Amino acid sequence: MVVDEWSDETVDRLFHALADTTRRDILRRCVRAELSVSRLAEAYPMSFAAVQKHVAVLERAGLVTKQRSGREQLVRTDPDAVGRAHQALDELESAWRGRVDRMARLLAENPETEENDTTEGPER
Amino acid sequence: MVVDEWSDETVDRLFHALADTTRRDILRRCVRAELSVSRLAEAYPMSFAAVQKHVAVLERAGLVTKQRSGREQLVRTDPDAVGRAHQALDELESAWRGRVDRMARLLAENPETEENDTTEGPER
DNA sequence: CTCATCTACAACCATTTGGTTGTACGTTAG
DNA sequence: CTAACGTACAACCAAATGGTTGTAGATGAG
Repeated sequence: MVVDEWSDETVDRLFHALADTTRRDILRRCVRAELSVSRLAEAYPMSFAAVQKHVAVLERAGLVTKQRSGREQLVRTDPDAVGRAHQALDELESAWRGRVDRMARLLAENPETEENDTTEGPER
Repeated sequence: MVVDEWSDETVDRLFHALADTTRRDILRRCVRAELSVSRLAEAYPMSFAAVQKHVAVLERAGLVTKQRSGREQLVRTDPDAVGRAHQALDELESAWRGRVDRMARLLAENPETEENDTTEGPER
């Protein structure tokens, strides 16, 4: 059970970082190649400083890391980052339903939504 | 393959709704039992109106639905909600890792143990 | 009917967010 | 060395967030 329990703040930062189109795009770009912040900034219709802030948000959320290379700061998406987001969702989910059920649902993926359970009460 | 492509705004709303401890807690509570907004509000150290707003955010994100029952408004977590969040993450991931890999990872995930990905080497 | 309850929503406020510009500093190119 | 580049960071601003109180409309209980 590698069910690391994160602090609420950690999860807040994670999802908040993901809740922005520009930041998600930065994540996509910086996984295929490390990009300097300036290079990144060229891609968006906003100032360098704005992009810098977005990167900072991603960094605080643990979604990217920065590495100096000369005068450039190379941004790179943490390969495990999205995995951690999945895990955070699983943790949410596990409050009421086992992962088994979740898998079954995903795999079945049928239109008919199954009924409420209330099967077991993991009382809080 | 129901790989619905969502608008940026939709994904923004989804993650933003998840980026708050109170809202995540509401999700957890309202999946095992439908709760009225008042009942929910009793659980938090904030006003009824504040909880109402949180529920509204969750509703706009498609994470919960409300159903009238007399004078009460019963809140209920959408069973597929977290699944959609996973899917949104997968979509992000697919930028550098094929959906095939994703499926492989999902299928490889076994019931009892924890998922740890990085199952295969994503060329990078 | 009357009253208490549950909900909806507006108005307001403090803080955060997402953006801007400007300035300063380290590093590399010439 | 000097100039250009890449970065960091502060100050500022508008808009969004997260919270409050207050008011008003439905609905159920008695």
